Amino acid sequence: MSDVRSPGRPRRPETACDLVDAAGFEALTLSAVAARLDVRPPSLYNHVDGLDDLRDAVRVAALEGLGAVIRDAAVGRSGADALRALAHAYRRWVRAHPGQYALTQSGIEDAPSEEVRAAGRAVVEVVLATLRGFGLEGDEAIHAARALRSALHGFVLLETGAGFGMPIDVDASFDRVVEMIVEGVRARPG
Amino acid sequence: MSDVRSPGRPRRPETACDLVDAAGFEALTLSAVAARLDVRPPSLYNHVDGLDDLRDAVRVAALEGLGAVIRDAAVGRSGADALRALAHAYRRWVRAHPGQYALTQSGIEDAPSEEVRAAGRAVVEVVLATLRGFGLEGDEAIHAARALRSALHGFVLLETGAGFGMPIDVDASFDRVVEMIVEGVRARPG
DNA sequence: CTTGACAAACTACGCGGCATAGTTTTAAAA
DNA sequence: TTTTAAAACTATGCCGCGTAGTTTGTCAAG
Repeated sequence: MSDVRSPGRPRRPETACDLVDAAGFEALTLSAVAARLDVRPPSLYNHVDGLDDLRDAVRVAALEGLGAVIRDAAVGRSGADALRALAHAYRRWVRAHPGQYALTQSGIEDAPSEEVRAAGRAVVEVVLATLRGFGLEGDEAIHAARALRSALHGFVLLETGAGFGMPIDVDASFDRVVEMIVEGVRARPG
Repeated sequence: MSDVRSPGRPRRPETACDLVDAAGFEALTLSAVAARLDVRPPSLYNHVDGLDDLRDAVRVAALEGLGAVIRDAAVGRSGADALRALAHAYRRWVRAHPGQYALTQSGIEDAPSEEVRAAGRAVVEVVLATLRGFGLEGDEAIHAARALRSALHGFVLLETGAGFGMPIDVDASFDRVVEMIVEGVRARPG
């Protein structure tokens, strides 16, 4: 019925985050978390409002972690320099936290939890702020942000998920993608 | 133990494909398929070797469908023309079959089923063949293919999944992404 | 027409995960 | 020491997957 947590108390979904990164997002079950904490599954309901709520907690932690990392990377830089730093920080974070990232693929924009939506918006805001350094505004900034997000998102998913089949240097491929993005952002339509 | 199907008999995972496109990949359960066929769940084991096998059947159908569509789009064209046609066909297919596409995000490259891996390779082959029209060979072709796949994959996932928040024309954004890809493929390193 | 064989359905059952209800332990505060 | 609230527990129910063993229906051979 009502939320178990006190309004302001932060959650500590560290165990769940570790689990999902180590074993994949389908391995995030209440039983598995309970086992890691050496506790019976129902006991978790004193801390979390069920599996969906646990997933939301991980999503928020993931988005905040990713957002902080790319913000730190872009701060103090501008233009293509900032964009390259953001891209590499983004990829680095996803490689370190593949399970958490996988969870952010669904249920963000239209999440029931305002906390989740806000965390998602914060990440997008970092991207938009970086693009502002290119002099992009209005629709052009949105189109560029979508192109940037698409390329980054697609690359890291292919890399951590299905994987690139060929035994060719993946770092070099990523550099190519980043340059593609930089040129794409620089280009003006028409 | 052994496969239920005769070696050469093709499967008809139409019901499962419809279901997954209509209700999402997590809704693909044996119970749901059985209900649609007006049958009890265990009866499905006469046709499919369990849930994993059913998913594989959908994956193969999806990859074959997507592969056929982008092949048809690229055939008879070359260079940037072929690439643009391929990109739009790719996006069109994913929009029509979001659930099937979601299933192809995992368990392709390292799938236990050779059938699944082959279907995945066939799709990549279409992309590589299209890039050959740009005079790309060896590592350069691989890097370009990865960039192309990343941008397409990322865009369609963001579009059909989390969604782009802003109310700005998504078709126009996609055109921008396609041009970014075309320029990225044309560019040479150094 | 009967019969045998196989495909494909069924019922019954067990396992494991989520979730709720109600009870007991624990530990801190009064 | 007593009270109280947090947080654990057991017991139970539901639902999905998967297996075992059984029955039905159809089609071809005798």
